[in-house]
Amino acid sequence: MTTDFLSHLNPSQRQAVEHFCGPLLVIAGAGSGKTRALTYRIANLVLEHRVDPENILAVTFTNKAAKEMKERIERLFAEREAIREHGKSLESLPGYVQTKLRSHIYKTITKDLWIGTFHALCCRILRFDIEKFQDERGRKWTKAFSIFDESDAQSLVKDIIINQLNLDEKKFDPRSVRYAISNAKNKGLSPQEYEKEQPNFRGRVISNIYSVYQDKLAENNAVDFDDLILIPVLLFRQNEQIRAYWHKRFRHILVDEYQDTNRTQYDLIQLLVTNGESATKFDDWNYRSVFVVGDADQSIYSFRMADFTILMGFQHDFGDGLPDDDTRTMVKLQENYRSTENILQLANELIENNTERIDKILKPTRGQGEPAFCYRAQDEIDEAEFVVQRMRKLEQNNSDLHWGKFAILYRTNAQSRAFEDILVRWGVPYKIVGGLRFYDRKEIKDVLAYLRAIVNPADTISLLRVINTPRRGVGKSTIESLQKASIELGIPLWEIISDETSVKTLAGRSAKGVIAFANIIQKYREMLDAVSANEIVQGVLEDSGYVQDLKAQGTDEAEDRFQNVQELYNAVLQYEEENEDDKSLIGFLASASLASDLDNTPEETTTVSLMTLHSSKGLEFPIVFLVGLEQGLFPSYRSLDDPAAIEEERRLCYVGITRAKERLFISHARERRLYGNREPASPSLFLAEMPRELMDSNTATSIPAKWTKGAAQTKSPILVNHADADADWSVGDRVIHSQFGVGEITNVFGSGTKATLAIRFDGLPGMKRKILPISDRALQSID
DNA sequence: CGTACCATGCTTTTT
DNA sequence: GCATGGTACG
Repeated sequence: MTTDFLSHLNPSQRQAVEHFCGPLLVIAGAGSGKTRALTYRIANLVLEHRVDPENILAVTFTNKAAKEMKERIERLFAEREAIREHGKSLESLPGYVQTKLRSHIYKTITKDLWIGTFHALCCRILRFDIEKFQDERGRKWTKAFSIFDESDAQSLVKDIIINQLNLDEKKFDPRSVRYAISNAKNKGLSPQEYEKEQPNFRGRVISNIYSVYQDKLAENNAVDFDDLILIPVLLFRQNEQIRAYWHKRFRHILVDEYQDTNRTQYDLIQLLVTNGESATKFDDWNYRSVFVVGDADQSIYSFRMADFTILMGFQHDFGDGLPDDDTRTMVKLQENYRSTENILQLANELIENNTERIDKILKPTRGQGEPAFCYRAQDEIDEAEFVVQRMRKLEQNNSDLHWGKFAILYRTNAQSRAFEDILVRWGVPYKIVGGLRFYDRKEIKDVLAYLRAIVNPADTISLLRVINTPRRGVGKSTIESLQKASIELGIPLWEIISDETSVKTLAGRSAKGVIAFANIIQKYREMLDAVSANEIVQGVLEDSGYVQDLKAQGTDEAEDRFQNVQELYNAVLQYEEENEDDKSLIGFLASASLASDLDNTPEETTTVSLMTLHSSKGLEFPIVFLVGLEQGLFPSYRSLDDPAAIEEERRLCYVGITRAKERLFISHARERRLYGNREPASPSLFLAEMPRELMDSNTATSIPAKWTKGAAQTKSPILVNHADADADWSVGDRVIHSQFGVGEITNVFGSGTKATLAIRFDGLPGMKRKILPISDRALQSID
């Protein structure tokens, strides 16, 4: 590697990139160039340290990030080759030479790098090794396994609750049961282990549902998202040989967004790094490294069991555990190359309100910039009007601004509607990023069900989904009798369906339809090994009559669906192009199951982007509108009585602010439609925490007064009644708390049971402010 | 067996 | 206010 290559980096980035063996934690603030550090590091490992690309494993948070990383690495190598071989920059070479160069790089280097999400990488491992795994009840899977998405998993849980166990759906809400199961899996607990932890009846019932759920998954030769990670972990624990193989293979492991890993993912990394030894004792770092990049302040996925204390524990687990100034196993990237100083200061001050974090501030490298602007709207329509009018004005007055430079970020998907209406009215082009997943559409799920049924004969759930889609006259009673036979004989449904004599006796008038269906599945299953994915998809679409049926309907909706099916076919072709070495249908199905809607958003757009704050992570926009800053919406009402959850919401807000490069607009409405009703709304707690001097606003009072640091007004402190929901709190009230002592209310957010109090406690060193839920019974008012 | 209409419950966030 | 799912009827 040439030195000028590394000269693109600041000293901290350089330290991260040049690190070779051993553990390293990189604390990377928003916009601090961490993707650059990651890609350069991989390039440096290969070029400088002669690491075989096969020995490198890089974990990203999204498929899109993985794809980008691959492209950037490929580009780095191509750039270098261009200079070396032709003495010219890549761009100045003729197109065909560029292509040739890139394809050479792909074949010799990037093809062998394992870069992807935990899910995608684990899926790949499982396709090698899942048949060597058996769980403690003897459940087994084959490599043709199906991946059930969240809605598949939930329907399965629901079916078990209602039909298998005859439980009350109201008492055992499928959603929360599924959540409990997911929780258990992310802690690595099997149904039996989970049961031991359950003191009450409800918990034991859930563990029973969990157990049946695993039976059903195995029966269908299917896994859920959690299993994708958990099974490799269990397999590595039970099979030393397999573990040793992957341990030896992945000598250099990189993990991006480490703050959003969960326990199971951590276990996986640890098993791979230490080959099963404990992390603290492991010291054989010859030709081996673990390099994690993250930012505790951007941890926003705890609802998905992500646990940022894993990041905070890295120094203890793998590192030298020394203080920040002396450590050789941690680097902080704090220079921010994205946003103006005003925006960064706003972000820094907001996040300082969190108690659980690694000390870090974003240092500006660009100019002061414009102040942020806060707009108080009457309602969500007014809010959308403001946003759209402001965008139009900016777009008209600045020739360098086009629609692609604007983003509207919100907390919940439901908020997009008002903006869409107004954007349409003013003819502003926009797109919703990461809304309904392409692969969640009904027609797509139908086609995928055909494909899954073909690949995986045990996948009864997919089989049932399409046995009568399109209509073949196979009704409920027919399906029931077929299923009954399958259960009584103890053989998979497919065995019954594919046996003509059985079908004829069981299905009566519908037999013809069932046999026709079985023949289609059978025909393409036989072709699986011989033919590439796209041919099978094309054939299935024809033979099943699915496309014909859509065309026959003649409605706009059907036309739309047809377009989507067409799009799916394109996705298959694209998959084949990108995966020359594995054009199988199995491979495509895996990639489809793990795809998200974010994956296909092109980097360069010419339309306004609308998305949730979660979807915005990792992106940046010159102009950002952060909307709906209202108590109960953002922060979400579900987090109001939980300080840890409020901190996560605050991180989410921090993520939103730090997406902005040049200008930041924030808005909140005084009332808002919720489930069709108008509800009054009060400004978000986070607005109060943003420094006023960095923000303009349309009303003087639109931002609540900043926290005062001066002495509180003295009132004689007398204990009165306990805090209750009806109590009327107001700013300036003196209160006493059993744990924190005497303080003064500095802000009241919301009212009644939804209220949250901000209290400044007297004589609490280091604790400037504390957010307390009103349900906190330890709080009493002083009169 | 398929369709049409009605009721319910929902809003966090997603690989 | 809307999407989903269940029921009643043809």
